[in-house]
Amino acid sequence: MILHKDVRSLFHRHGLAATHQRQVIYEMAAAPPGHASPEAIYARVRRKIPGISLATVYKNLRTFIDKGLLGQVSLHSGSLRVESNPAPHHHLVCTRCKSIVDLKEEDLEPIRFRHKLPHGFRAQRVAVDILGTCKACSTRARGPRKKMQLN
Amino acid sequence: MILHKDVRSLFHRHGLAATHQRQVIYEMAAAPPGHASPEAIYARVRRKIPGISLATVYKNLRTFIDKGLLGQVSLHSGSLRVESNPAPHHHLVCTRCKSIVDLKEEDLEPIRFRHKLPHGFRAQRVAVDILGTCKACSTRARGPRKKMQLN
DNA sequence: CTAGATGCAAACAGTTTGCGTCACT
DNA sequence: AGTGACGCAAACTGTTTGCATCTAG
Repeated sequence: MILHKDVRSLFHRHGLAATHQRQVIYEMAAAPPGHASPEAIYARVRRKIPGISLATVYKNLRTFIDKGLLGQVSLHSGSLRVESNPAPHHHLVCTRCKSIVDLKEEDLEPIRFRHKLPHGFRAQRVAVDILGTCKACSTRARGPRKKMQLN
Repeated sequence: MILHKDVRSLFHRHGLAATHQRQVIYEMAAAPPGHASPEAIYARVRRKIPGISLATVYKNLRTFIDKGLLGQVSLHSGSLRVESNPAPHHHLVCTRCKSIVDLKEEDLEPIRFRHKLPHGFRAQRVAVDILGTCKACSTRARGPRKKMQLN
């Protein structure tokens, strides 16, 4: 559970004004079970602040993500990406330009669970994303990111 | 490299008419380096069939995905999902309802590379998705999938 | 007092759909 | 010949932006 006071100081540390809206948006975005969508967060926030604007929710989520206060479940939420590699494989994903490169399954030691999975979940396959920066992006170091690769 | 003939029989095996457009769309979608976006595929196809419609590309990509001829890089490409869990962790992802549950990092044996990563890629962290069906979705077995969870 | 936040509406990007016409089987 | 595919435009969903107003610091 997150305390209002913590959120306020968190915002201040990141140079963000601690408005009421922003606090509630953050709390609802961080609330369990997590992984909420903007619409879901908007719905939750509206229960507390009926007059809130959806645009405000989006603006704040973007701010939180940019400042690292929230993470995104998938870097590829914008647009569909399709693949035909029928062999099981993993991905090297560049957090900067979003490019994807395949990694053969045998390039990783087999993934092993230490404990039973939550009851009732039937695992079918394991997909590993190795997140980092690709060669091009680490070369053109910290500069403003160029256009992203869509292949 | 994919041969026209193979593609035709692949389509026939799945009960799909082997139109010229469909063949080119499939070839361009499957072409290296893979992971192409619909727009990118559209651009490639247009070089061969200038009059192609973007809707046709989308319709076919959806068909290919539904029939399992192509895979999607991320199941969450539709909408943003946000998360606040600051500890490193992994995900159990239901391929049916798209729900996500966290798995503590220690629940998996550490991920180990067998070989060096491609030159120049700087790995920062590893995100594992365990794909399968959640309890609710395996219970309400093969029926038509209900509304998806957005949290 | 001022930079930055909010709310609204309009603009955008990505994707899907309806429908008339055309083509594979 | 008939079912399904194509092309076009319109509809939709998810997200961003411009601008006037308001508020935290």
